[in-house]
Amino acid sequence: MKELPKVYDPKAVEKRIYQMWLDGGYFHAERDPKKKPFTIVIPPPNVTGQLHLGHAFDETLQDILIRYKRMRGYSALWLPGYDHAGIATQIKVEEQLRGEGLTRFDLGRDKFLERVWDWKNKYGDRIVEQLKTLGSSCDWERQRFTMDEGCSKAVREVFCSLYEKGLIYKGKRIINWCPHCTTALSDAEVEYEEKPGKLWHIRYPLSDGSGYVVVATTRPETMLGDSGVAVNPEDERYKDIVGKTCVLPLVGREIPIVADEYVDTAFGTGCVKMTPCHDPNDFEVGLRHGLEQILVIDGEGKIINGGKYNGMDRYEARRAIVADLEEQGYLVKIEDHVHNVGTCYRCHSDVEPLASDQWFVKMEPLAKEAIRVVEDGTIKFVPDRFAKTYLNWMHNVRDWCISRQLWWGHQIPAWYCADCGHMTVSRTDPTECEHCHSKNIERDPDVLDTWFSSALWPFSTLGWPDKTEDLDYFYPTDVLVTGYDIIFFWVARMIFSGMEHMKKEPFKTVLIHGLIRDPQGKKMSKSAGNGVDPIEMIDRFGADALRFNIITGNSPGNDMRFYVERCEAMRNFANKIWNASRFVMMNLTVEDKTLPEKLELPDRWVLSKLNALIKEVNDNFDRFELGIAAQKIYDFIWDTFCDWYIELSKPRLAEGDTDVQHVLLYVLTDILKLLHPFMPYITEEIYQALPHEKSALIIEDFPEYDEALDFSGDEADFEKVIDAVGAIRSQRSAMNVPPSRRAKVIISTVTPEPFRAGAQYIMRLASASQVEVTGMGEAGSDAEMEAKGMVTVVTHSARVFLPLAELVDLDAERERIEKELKKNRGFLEGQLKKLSNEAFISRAPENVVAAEREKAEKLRSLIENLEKSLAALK
RNA sequence: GGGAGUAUAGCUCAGCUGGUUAGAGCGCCUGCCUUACAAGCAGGAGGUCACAGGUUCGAGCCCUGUUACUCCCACCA
Repeated sequence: MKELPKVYDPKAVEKRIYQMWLDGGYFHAERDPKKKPFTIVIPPPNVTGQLHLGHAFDETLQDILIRYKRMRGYSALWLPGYDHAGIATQIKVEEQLRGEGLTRFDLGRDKFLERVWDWKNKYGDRIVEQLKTLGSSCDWERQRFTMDEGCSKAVREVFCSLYEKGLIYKGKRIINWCPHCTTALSDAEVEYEEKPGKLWHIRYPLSDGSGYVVVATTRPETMLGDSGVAVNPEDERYKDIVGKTCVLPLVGREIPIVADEYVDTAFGTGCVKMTPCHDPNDFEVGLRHGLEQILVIDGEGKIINGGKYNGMDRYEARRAIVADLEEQGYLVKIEDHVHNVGTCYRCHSDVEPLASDQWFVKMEPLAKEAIRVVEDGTIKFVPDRFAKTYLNWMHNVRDWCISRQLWWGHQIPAWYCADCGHMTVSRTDPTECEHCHSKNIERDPDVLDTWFSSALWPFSTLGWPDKTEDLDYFYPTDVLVTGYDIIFFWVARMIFSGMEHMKKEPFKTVLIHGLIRDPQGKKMSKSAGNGVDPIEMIDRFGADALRFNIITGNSPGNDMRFYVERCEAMRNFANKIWNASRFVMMNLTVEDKTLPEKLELPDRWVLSKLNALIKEVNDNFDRFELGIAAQKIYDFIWDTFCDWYIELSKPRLAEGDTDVQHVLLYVLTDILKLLHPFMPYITEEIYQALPHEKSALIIEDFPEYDEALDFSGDEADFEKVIDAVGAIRSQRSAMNVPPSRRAKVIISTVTPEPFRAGAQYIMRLASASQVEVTGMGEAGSDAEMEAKGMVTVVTHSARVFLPLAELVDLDAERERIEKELKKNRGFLEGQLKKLSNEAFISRAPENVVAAEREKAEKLRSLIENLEKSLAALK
């Protein structure tokens, strides 16, 4: 047996153990017809990203589930991979170029993409390596990338097939545009922030000189693109001016006044300026009334088609226009106004709505199935409240803008003919126009939204569109683990994609977790500088400690705050297990963990508690309550096993009892198995140092409830002994008796058996020099005992006498007992009240009533014992 | 405007389908280097479970309302 160091050092262990798992091929999932598959696909992290605590949370949950299922005998596949992350990656490379004084346009598309691939190859491994340090047991042989050949083929197939079905179309719509990233965004990529702003009231004179209308706007610069003014058709104030025209200030354009239901008579002045190219509502109104579409803000947020304002930034133009309006007397008033401003989820620049030609996925037909499978429970959300979030979104979903004006990504497979104008969409790159056969064709420069490829992840990674054995065996996947912040981005899109292309749900359960926040509850972010680097935590405390910290102390779907101190506490826990194992090993002379024929009372107690724990852990795994499962294991190890059972084993070990060795080894081994999914490294390391059956703990069988080990009666018996030990310790502590002062203990009880069986343990754990167990009353009355210099302590099931009377402060002791008595009398009173309640007796379940009766009995005997003690003192 | 979540010990949080004297970690107090572990051991203090009603034999848990904080969705120019 190996000598283990006194303090557990994760650094000396983790790398070696991980390599051992890799060498053993334990992460690889075979298509084994004898086994049931269990599949998780990883939410692909950004290829150039760095591991943050959010990933750590996500990956830990998945690794725990995978390790558990693997131990339960499933062919457990955790499929890893990463995402090309269009905008994020492109921005990074562009930043790098800027350092060289270049832009992507200087390089040109092909050269630029070469640079990005270089970057990807250089940094792509980083996040994978970081994932490994966490202990992630991914099947690295199956690692995928959203832009690898297979995934790209899947993307192309999906695009073409949706196009052929009429579910992808190209059209001019108002989309959200990020002037900083210079690309269109989908609705989901816009984050709204409340910002204080102004409401400018502007006078638009009527062309016939008969007056004016006043419009209100939060974005005066858009007036350059106004092509109409709208009022509500029911609005009496404006009935007579509908059909007239007015003159747009500063610009001089004559624009019509139209009537449209859209206008709310109660807001502002009831007159709305119409800017069809820069507002989605105005766009619709404009279509209904044939208003001119004038684009006045370009892709970089600068003014175009705006006369003297051309070239100004949109906010610069706003100031200039407001100043000019005021100077020329058009500005009526300015009000403060708080409104929601859309910002880019990547760079947080203000998003500019503008009319533009883009590609869209038609959502309504796809949403139908995606709604059905969640409503009918084919796909379950855990916690289920997130199903509501999902359904609400899906019911109101709008068409998905999928084209991005970027270079890094899957280029849209559409070619435009310069001769006949026909568009060719094709699975293979065409050399000529499919309509007029002209060679003069050019490919659409745009790429697809990154999430378009992520949406296919559960099946593209398994080989789709080819028919593969992996797909047959591992699809649908089982659990999808992710944060609630990407339900719309990703989960929703995987669901409708799976239903549309596979005709089968992509996963059965969606396990949603919360966000990890800083100690103040704020979101962690690089800009705020409050981010905690998981790698640093692993370095300081070990991966197991970080994992355990993350997994405990929160409930599914809720956010959690991250405390470094908790990592420390979990490291201490790891060390506790380490030393407990060290203790077992130091005392081990046997090689197997077969349980002995004859089990002592403490053995039956610990085995019964272990058995109950096993049941609870399995149950909680089934309910995805991993935090509860982990907590129960923690409590059992620290409290039951270390603080009690190991202490109980000491006198027996000293006597050379080998039975207790078998039990120690048995319990410890089960503990390691139970804990392994949560703390894989330390458990494997200890397992390897112990006598073991399998080549590695990672492929051991997970413990299961065993009826033969249910000794609840003995368990309850031994709890009486534990109670007595506690009571004696408490009393000795109250009297300041040093542990070195050993004293005889006399136990008087109606149930002497467990105490007789436990005498030697009471001796050791309660610093007794000798333990005498007598039937109730045999030892003598309290007065007699008192006369002999005995102090009495009582528990629910025994009276304990200690020959320490000379150490007792009689007044203090009386006070203590009176206090105890008062408290317990109160309890008993409540108990009796409950039991005398006719309704309770008749309506409450039998076992509950019985338990209450028993409780009352216990209290009665406790009170009786206390009264005797008190009487003896008087 | 619609929806959701949270409110439990000084701090951070558990508490499963209503059934003990409401728990843990950290912090605090007292005593211990008891030959696995001071990253430890033993003992202890600390809570009217946000508030007000209700249902029930019984409510931290279920229902209604109130308050506070947080989040999501939609959006009014």
